[in-house]
Amino acid sequence: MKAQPAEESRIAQLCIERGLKMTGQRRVIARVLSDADDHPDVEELYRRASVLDSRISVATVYRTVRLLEEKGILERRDFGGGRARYEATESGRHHYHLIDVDNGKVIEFEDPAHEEFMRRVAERLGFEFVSMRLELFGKKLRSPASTDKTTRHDREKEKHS
Amino acid sequence: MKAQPAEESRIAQLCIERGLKMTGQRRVIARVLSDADDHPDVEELYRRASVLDSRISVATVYRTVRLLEEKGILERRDFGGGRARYEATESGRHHYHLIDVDNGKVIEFEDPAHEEFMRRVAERLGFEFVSMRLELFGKKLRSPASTDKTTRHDREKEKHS
DNA sequence: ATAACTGCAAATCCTTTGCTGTCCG
DNA sequence: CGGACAGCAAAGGATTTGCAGTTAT
Repeated sequence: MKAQPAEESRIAQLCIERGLKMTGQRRVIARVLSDADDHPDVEELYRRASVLDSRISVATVYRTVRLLEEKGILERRDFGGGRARYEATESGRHHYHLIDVDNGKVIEFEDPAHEEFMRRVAERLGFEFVSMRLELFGKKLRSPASTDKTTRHDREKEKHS
Repeated sequence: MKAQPAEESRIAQLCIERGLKMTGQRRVIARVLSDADDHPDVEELYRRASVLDSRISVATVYRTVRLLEEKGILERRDFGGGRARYEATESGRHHYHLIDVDNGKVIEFEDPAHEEFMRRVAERLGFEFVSMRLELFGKKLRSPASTDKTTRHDREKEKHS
């Protein structure tokens, strides 16, 4: 009967591959990131990690997240609102984000043709495409029984998503 | 012979239309903004305004720029690098930005088809298109006599443009 | 007159860092 | 062992704000 508590998270494995030292807190943060299917900011990551292991400091989360970004394991996003959001890098296709201006919720969507399109635009301007940033902001069409009291048109200041 | 120092700048006129009080510093900032053909950040605006009138404080620039953004006269941009950049709102067609990752320079370009394209994407997802953000990052192709020593692949920290 | 504005400095917010002690490989 | 890493609190950089004094209308 196996009894190892091991079973590294997907991101923890990437860390190991890149030769990063796997400390207890690092492992916890890696797990939180692996489990996340949204775009948490540092504070949220800190909250989630704290649940699994209370002796983690925000500074460590900041350092880890920055390190993983440099290693290409994470990608930083900016959906407005002042704080950086993170999500695991995806190997294959890219996806974009549509932010609901009424509640800050983020919807992901793909568009294979788009990047190729932009790649061409860059070329036409005499540049080699390096990367791009694309965010769409929209309002949900005809809301049947609008349940949200959080309609903000002012400066965003919401949570993750 | 007319001797009025008047001759309000384009943006100053917009301010007046919106019923804003035209103080000396406001007028100066409006002029700086009207004359700018780039994407200055607050510090740069402050610098330029100070030349025309030294008794302007950064706080005022911040307040003005925020107010004008709320009034729809200015648009805030984020090209990375931590500080917000501003440019006058354009009535007609929109344009996008290509940032040269080697020197932070910003090239503007248009693509009429693009917005319509995105508008359709939003609709398909059940949203009304409100706005979008699109930035392209690239490297200049085959640089003949590269004069820049500022090749940074790390965290950006440059000036305006 | 009076609400809108300004300056200045203190306050916020997010993020980074110096220092010192700890732990993985 | 030795460098990589963690905690804590102080430092930073951008932007906002409280307060008291001006000023455009």
